Amino acid sequence: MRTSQFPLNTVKETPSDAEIASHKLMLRAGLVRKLAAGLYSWLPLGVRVLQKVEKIVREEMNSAGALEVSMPVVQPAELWQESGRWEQYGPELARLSDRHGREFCLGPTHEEIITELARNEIKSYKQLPINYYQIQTKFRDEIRPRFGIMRAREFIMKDAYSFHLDDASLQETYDRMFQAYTNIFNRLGLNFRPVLADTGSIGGNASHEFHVLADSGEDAIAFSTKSDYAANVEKAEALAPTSAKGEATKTLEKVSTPNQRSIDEVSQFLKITAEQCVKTLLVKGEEDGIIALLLRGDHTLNEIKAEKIDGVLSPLTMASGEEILSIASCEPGFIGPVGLDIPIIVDRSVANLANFTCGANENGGHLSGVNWGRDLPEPSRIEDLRQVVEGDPSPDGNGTLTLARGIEVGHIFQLGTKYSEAMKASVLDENGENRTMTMGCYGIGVSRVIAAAIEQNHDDKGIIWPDALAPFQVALLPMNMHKSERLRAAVEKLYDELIAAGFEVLFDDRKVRPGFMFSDMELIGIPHRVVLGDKGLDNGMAEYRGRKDAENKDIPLSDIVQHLKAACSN
RNA sequence: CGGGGUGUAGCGCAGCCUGGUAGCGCAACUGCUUUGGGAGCAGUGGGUCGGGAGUUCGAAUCUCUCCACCCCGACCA
Repeated sequence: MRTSQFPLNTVKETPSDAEIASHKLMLRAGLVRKLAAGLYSWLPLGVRVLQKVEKIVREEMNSAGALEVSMPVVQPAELWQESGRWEQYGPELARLSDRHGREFCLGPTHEEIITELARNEIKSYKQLPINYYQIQTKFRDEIRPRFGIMRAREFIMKDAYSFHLDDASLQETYDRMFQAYTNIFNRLGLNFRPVLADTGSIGGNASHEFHVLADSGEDAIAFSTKSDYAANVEKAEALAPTSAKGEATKTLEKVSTPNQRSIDEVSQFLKITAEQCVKTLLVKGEEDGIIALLLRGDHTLNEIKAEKIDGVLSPLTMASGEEILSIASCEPGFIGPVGLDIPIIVDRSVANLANFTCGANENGGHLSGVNWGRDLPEPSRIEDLRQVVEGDPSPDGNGTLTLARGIEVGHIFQLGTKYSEAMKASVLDENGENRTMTMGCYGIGVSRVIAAAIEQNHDDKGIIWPDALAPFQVALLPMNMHKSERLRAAVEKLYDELIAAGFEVLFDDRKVRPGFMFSDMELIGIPHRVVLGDKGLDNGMAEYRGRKDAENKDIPLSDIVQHLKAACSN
């Protein structure tokens, strides 16, 4: 491809609303343009990158036995009502109606549609298992789209859905998908980790997320220092402390803490550590009432864990100021478990505390030297409520946890029968009995993968594409070609040779200064650069430079193809 | 959803407070010079000043209203 026929649309200045590297670079390099909040057009250069991702995804999905389909973006409300998600889904589901007043939504995902397809097409256990996938645009009306392509409202996703007679078959396909995803992200050249994930509201048995590691990632993930254990912090279990609970050595005492509300304030005021404090959170229960959650002062609540606990309303909802006043007769900041006449759920680490400090249920007062079993009943319900922190023991008993940031680019999970049951997708088994199919689903954020790849691979000059993602493999740059017919002939010849050798070449035949070419090619991240000038031609040499290299290398013209082949296969 | 902010040329911004008919840089276009790290000079084109209403002789500027976009928060016990 020649730049005279393939406009680059690069810009020097960064649009003011771009915050993270990938967003800035995707705009500057001319991969995408914003149309409206969370909506982007893809320019030719960006489309080439998208197609690179899609090709690898297709190849791996196909070789894992999945079958490509294509389903509508606009979906009838009836199907969503059948699954119950028409009501469950909030405003994130974009709804519309047609000219007849019939209701539809823009598909944020396709479980309903695929289940409808499967219940019509699959009648017999002999057709199972089957795994359908598509690569397609989704729409989710995010509260706050941001970070460009990373969290857009419209985005491209590969979604796959598998159907099975039993859980064993589901597990088998799940494992194959796990392997396919590993292959995909490896081939894309990304530094990633599969991690145990929360199954969310959908439930089901197993779930893994695939995270590209990057400091700008929106998710926190926890790894064991010694084992393979890796999990989203939402999911990572905080084990109960193994040390013995301390003795009740202090006496219960009420201390005056005027205007000291937060744990920081209280602990500084009383000159104690946050670990010796207990915070009491009041949340709504499933049946109207209010429930108290107790956490150690230095810990934070894991909402996902909390809302899964029996009795706690999901989604987790904090009690209002009035409710707090009526139950604890004080303002937030002074609540404590002593004398509270509501159900109390205690985090494992809190159950192990002795002589702790907590609110006195009285404005401007806290209690110190509080002990279980003496000042209040022993905890009746002990649960894992908190977020894990760096240094916690690994839940598999092997090593301790380290935390890192990740960008979720893939998610696989075992759905079970949630949709197939609600939508009556069943087959006849070998005994002629009706059996509800069990399902798995597997997603990859195709457009997000590109943003994630840039987050992980860039420098101050621009993008550094992994070879597998690069829109072009080789940039061919002639120096002042317009002044030298001899150079033009040589470059054209080399261009033909590279094409013949199977390279994707971007030949910069614009009449622009060398510095301009270099900057453009570095910005758009072409991994391999070949420069040809009159001087080099005298010696039969071209210059090679990898995008990550610090220096040029002189290569005999006759060896260039060979040299590039070796460089590309690295 | 709550709070804050911004809308002026394709992009980045000034002008607004103190009303007088719109400007700078980059980009684009033309010409000449230049040519190994985003060139120089000269010239050209490009604006419903986010929309609407109002105040005024006169509104980018003041008032009201609507819209769009951006940022922060939605863990506070």
